Amino acid sequence: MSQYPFQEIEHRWQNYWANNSTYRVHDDFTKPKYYILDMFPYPSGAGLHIGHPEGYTATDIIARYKKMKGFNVLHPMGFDAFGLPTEQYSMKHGIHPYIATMNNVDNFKRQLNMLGFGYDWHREINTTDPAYYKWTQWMFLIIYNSWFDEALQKARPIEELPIPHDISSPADIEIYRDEHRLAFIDSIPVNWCEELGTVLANEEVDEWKEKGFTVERKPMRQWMLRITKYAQRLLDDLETVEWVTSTKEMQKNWIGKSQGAEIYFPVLGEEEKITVFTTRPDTLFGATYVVLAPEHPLVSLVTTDDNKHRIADYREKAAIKSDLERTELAKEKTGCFTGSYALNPATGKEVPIWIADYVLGHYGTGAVMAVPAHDDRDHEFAQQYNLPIVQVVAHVGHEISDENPIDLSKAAFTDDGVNIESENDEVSLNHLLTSQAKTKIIEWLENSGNGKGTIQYRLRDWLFSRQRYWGEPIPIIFFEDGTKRAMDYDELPLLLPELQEFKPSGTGESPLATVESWVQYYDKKTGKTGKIETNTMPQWAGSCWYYLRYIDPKNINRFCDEEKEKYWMGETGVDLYVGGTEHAVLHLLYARFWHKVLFDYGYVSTNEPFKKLFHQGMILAEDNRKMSKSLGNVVNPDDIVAQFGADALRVFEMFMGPLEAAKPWASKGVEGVFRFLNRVWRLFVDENGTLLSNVQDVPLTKEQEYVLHYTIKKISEDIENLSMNTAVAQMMIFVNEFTKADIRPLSALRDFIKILYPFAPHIAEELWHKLGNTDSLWFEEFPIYDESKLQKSEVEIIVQINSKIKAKCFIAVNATSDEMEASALALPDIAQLVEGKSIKKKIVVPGKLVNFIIG
RNA sequence: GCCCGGGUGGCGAAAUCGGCAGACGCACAGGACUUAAAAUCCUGGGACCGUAGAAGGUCGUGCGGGUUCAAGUCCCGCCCCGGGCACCA
Repeated sequence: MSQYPFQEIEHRWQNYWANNSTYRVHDDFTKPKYYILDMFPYPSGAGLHIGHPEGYTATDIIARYKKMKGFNVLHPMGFDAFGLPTEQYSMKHGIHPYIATMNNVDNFKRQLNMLGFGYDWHREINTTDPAYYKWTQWMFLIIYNSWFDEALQKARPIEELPIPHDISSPADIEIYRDEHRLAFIDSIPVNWCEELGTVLANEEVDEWKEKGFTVERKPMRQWMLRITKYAQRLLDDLETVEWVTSTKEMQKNWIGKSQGAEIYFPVLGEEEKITVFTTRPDTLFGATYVVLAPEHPLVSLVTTDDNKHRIADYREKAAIKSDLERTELAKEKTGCFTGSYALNPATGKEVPIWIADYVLGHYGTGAVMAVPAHDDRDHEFAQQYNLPIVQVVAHVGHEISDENPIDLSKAAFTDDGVNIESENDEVSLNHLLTSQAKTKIIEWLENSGNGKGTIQYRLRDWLFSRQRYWGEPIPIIFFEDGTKRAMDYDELPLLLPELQEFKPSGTGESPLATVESWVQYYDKKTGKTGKIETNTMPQWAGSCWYYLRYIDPKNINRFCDEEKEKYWMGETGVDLYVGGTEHAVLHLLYARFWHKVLFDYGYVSTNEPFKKLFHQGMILAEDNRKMSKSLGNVVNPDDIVAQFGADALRVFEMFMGPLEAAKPWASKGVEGVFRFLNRVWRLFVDENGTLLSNVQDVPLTKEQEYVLHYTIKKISEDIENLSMNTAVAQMMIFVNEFTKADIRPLSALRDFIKILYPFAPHIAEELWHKLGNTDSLWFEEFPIYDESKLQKSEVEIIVQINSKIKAKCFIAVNATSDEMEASALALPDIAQLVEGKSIKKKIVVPGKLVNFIIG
C-alpha cells in the first residue's frame, strides 16, 4: 500500500504544538467562552482503551471547531487517580501507589498526545496531588460544617443551626449539631468486603460481586453525606439541563420520589404507635396486619415473651443477609409473628404485628400496613401465613359485590379503581375513585391525628468512608477527652503518610490505623492529644468538583478564582460534558450534589454544573462482544496508530456510526478511512510530497461551488449536532468530487483543509503548510458557507401516476404549480400513460413532485 | 414485572416538517495499469420475475392492522434485541 508519511507528519506536528504551546488557554474575559469537558480517565495500568479516543476525539473536534468559530475554548484533561484498582495493583506488585499512579499517568499522557488531542497540559490536574486534594478536603469540611435548612431548602453554616432551649451544655450542643451536619458519623449495616478489606457503597456492590468478590452486611462506624436532603432539588433541576432523556430517567428513578402518607397504628396495650408509610392510604380499610422490618426499633417492645426466641432467631438471620439475599434469592417470603396487636385507625379492628425481611428497614418508616387484597407482596405473605384478605377497591362500575369479577384467592388487585367497604363513623371512601379516595383519607388522617400526607425518596445517604490507604484523608481529629474537631482550612491539606505497607489492617480499619506516627496527633491549636480519622474518602470524591479546578488549576489560595469561575462556568455551567453511560447515576449525582452545596454558599455561580450531557457508545470487539483480555479480542490504540496513524484512528472512530451507539470494531473499516486520508493527500501532492501543479488559483465551476458550500454547511451542522459519522461521509463526497477535476481550485482546497482539521489535525496542518502557510490552523477561522451558492436554478422533480414514479424531469426552481403540471404532462412517458384516461386528482408539491391520479 | 433506547442490503450505516429508501464506507464481482503481485483508477450491485441484452413488472425498512394521493417516517396492537431499576410499600 503506497501511503502518505503519517508517522513523520504526526511526530512533527505533535512536537510543533508542544514547542509552541499552541493549545495554551488564556483567561480572556472579552471573548465568548465555550467549556467542553471529557470525563477524565482513571489511569489504569492497561493504558488507554480503544474506546477512550471515541469521546475524546468528538470533544477535540468540537473544541477545534468552536475555537475556529471565535470562542475561547476550555477543553482540559486530567486524571482521576485515587482508588482501589491502583491500591490493589500496588499490593500485588509491591509498588507504592504513588509510583504506580505516576507511571500510569505518564503512559496515558503519551497515548493522549500520540492521538493529537489539543489539551492545554498547563491545566492538567490529578486528584492524588496534595495541591488538588487539599481542596477536596476543604469541600468536605464545607459539607461537614453545614446543616440543611428545610425552610430555605439550602445548606447553611452549622453555627447558624437553631439549638432547642432544652439543650444547653456544650457537649449536648455538639451532639445536636452532629445530628444535623451534612457529613456525619453513623453506625449502620454496610456492605463489607473481606477480600478488599473495605465497605462499599450500595451502588458499588454489584460491580465488585461481578468480579468475584463477596460482600456481606455488617454494622460499622461510617461517614455519611446527607445527599437525601437535596433529593427534591436534584430531581427538580433535572428539568433545567439538556441531558439525554434516558439518563435523566435513571436519575429520577434513583431518587425515586413517592407521594403517600404516614399512618399511625397504636400498639395494643402500649403507649407507642407504629408509623407506617404507604402510597396507597386509600386502601387503609383493607389493612389486615402490620409488618415491621426485622431491624425496626419497636420490635423488642412488641415482642411477647413466648415469641422472644423465635423473633430473636429471625432477626439474627435477617441481619447477616445482604440486600440481594433478602430480595432476589428469597423465593418465598418469610416472617414471624410478634404476639402483639395494633389497631387499624380507620376500622378500629385489632391487626397482628409481624416482622418480615421483605420490609426494608432503610426505606420509609421501616414498617408497612399490609393490604393483601391490593398489594402483590402483602398478598403473597398473607397466603403464606393464612392472614385475612379484605377487598376495599373494585373495578369502576363493579362496586356491587355480586358483580365483582376479582378473584382475590389468586392474586391481588393492584390497579386503581373505586372504593368499597371503606367507611367508619367519621369518613367514607365508598364510591370514590382511587385518586379521590387518597385525598379524602389523607384529609381525615390529618384532622383526626392518625397520620399525614408525606413524600418519600428512594435515595439513601451517601456512604462516604473507605477503609483504604489510597484516598483523601478525612481531616477530623478525635481527642482523648472524647471531643473532636474538624481541621481548620489553614491546616489543609492533611497529607497521606508515606507508607511501606498498605495492606488492610485486618481489623476493618484502614491501613492508616497502623501508622502510629501519623494517627497520634498533638494539636497545637488546643493543646490536646488525639487521633486522626483513619478512614479515607471514596474515589467519587475527587471527581465531584474537578471541572472547577481546570478553571484555575494552580491557585493556592482558593479552589479557583472567583472571576475565572464566573467567566468559564457562565450562566449555565460546562457547555458540553461527554462520557460513558456507566456514570449516568453515581458520579453525575454526586457531582451535582457537591455543586449545589457550593452554590448555596455562593462559591459557584450556577445551580447545575453540566448544561448539556452526551454519552458516547461503547466500542465492541470485532466479534460484537465486549473487549476483554480473557476473550483475547482487545484492540490496542498503540497498534492502530503505528499501522495507520492517529488521524486514521480518529476519523475512523467518528465514521463508525452514531457517536451514541454501541458499535463493533472493524479493522477493514480503519483501512478504508486510511485510504480516504491517502486520497486527501493525493488531492494536493504527488508521490514525493510536492504540491501538484494542477492545484491552481482558478474559479470554481457551479457544481464545485455547490459541493463546497454544501459541505461547509453540512459539516458545521453535523459537528454542532455531534453527527460526526455523516460529517466524515460529506468530506469523502467532497474529495471524490474534487479528485475528478483536472485543475483543482486552490480556494476550495484551502477551505477543505480547514474543515478536515478538527477531525485529522496532523495531515491538515501538513497540507496547510505545503500550501505555503506558516501558522497553525488552530488560529484560522472555520469557513462560512454562502447560501446563494446553494441555490440551484433547476431542480429535478418526480412525476407519479397513481403515486408510482413514472418519470423525472428538471424544472425551474421557482416554477409555479401550473408550470410543474404542464411540464409533467409534456413528458412523452406521462402523456402516453394519461392519454384516454380521466385525471381524477392532481397533487403538486412545489420543487418535489407531481402526482396524477387517473381512472 | 416496570422505565428508557433500538430493529433498514452480505456488513457499519444514511434518509424521519410524510414526498426518488439504501448517501458514505466495508466486503464482493468485473475491467484498466503491471512480466506478475501489491497499490491505484474505472464500473456494477436490495430481492424476485422477465429478457439474448435492454425495456418492463412485482415485492421490499421486525410482525399484523390503520390513516393518506403518498408511510422507514404518523396512529393502534404485538414480537425481538440492548440498557437501567426491581419486595422501595
